[in-house]
Amino acid sequence: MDSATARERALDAAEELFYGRGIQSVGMDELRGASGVSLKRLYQLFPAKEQLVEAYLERRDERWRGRLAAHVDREPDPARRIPAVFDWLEEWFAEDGFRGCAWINSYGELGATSDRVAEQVRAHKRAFRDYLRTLVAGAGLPADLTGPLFLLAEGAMVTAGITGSARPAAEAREAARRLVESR
Amino acid sequence: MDSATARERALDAAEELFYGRGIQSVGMDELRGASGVSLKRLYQLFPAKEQLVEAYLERRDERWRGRLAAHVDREPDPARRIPAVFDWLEEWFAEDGFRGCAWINSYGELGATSDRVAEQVRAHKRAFRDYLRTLVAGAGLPADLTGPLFLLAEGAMVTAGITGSARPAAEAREAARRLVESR
DNA sequence: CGTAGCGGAGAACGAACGTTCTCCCGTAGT
DNA sequence: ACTACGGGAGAACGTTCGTTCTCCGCTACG
Repeated sequence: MDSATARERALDAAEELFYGRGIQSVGMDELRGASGVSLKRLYQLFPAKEQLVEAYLERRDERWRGRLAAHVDREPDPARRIPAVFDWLEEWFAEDGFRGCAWINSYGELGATSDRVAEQVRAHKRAFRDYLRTLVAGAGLPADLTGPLFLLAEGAMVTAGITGSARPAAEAREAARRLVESR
Repeated sequence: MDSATARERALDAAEELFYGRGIQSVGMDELRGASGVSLKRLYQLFPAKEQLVEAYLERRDERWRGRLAAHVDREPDPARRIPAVFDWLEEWFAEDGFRGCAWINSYGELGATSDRVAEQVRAHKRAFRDYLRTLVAGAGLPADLTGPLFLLAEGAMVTAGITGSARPAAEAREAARRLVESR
């Protein structure tokens, strides 16, 4: 097994375990078992657990925003792209193993003790908000709609995570529609 | 020092440390140092750390909802009580040491591994949503406004916690106003 | 005055965990 | 064929931490 696939497998296992059970409750040994990558190899790919955590959040960030954008971009009408965000959230919430927003969860777990993790969380949320801003602008809507839409999306993620229901996405989509139309 | 005050001091220290740095990063020994309550006493008051965590969340829940209700009830006009919720959030976000919602953070840290903690978080959020529901009903507004208001508040808490800014409260209050008026 | 018992300080214990080390095997190059 | 080396399995190490134990002093009651 070459380094690239070992890295992929390590990150696959890290994502599944860290996301599903929390970062601190997963040991390096369990990661080895789940990935099939030996401890020696894990440590030469990631010199410490914290770097594996960072790489996990980084890769997930790319994938998450990629999946969202791919779904939204399928919608040609710029005005419909905003509800499409909430459609995608709803699909995401309904996925097997959904357990809330990985960054919000990581922030709760490590935000106070790891500056690197805290900064990655802020960067991810900044990127998501910036993406919403481009959608708002693309639809010709006033820029100050971005904040409320972002808050609705964040509230939906948190609530869906805690309650285990996909319903907050629909509530948020409906509230977003009313906000957009009240202009 | 009698048992009641020892218990208070233990909970005071637990609240400050657990909320400020996360639960898992605070050891029982540090708790002893911060509270001045010996380990022996701590363990006879709370047979295990998890019970201290539960008691911390429980007491904070009572206090948090009490402070919110006290602030909101000062407003006699039922219609103005809804913005008053966001006013209070804004004050809270601006407090020294504010670090997001204790329950959202605890859920991120322990939600996957501790059913007791997860259930306390759900109960707290349920209670907060129910409180919003009574405010909406008291103002004579349609009940389906509760969900969106709740999501805005949750989004504001998460975002204020991550960014360290109180601004999301104002954004949420303004969005709430528009939602209420669009009816 | 004697003693039983509660409480404090902190050592001790055992488990978990991040990280490193040892030992051995398979392979590739000379 | 020999050897140098990358890699795997897992033991080992050192630390942290939750929890319990030991030892000692104080106080209150007979």
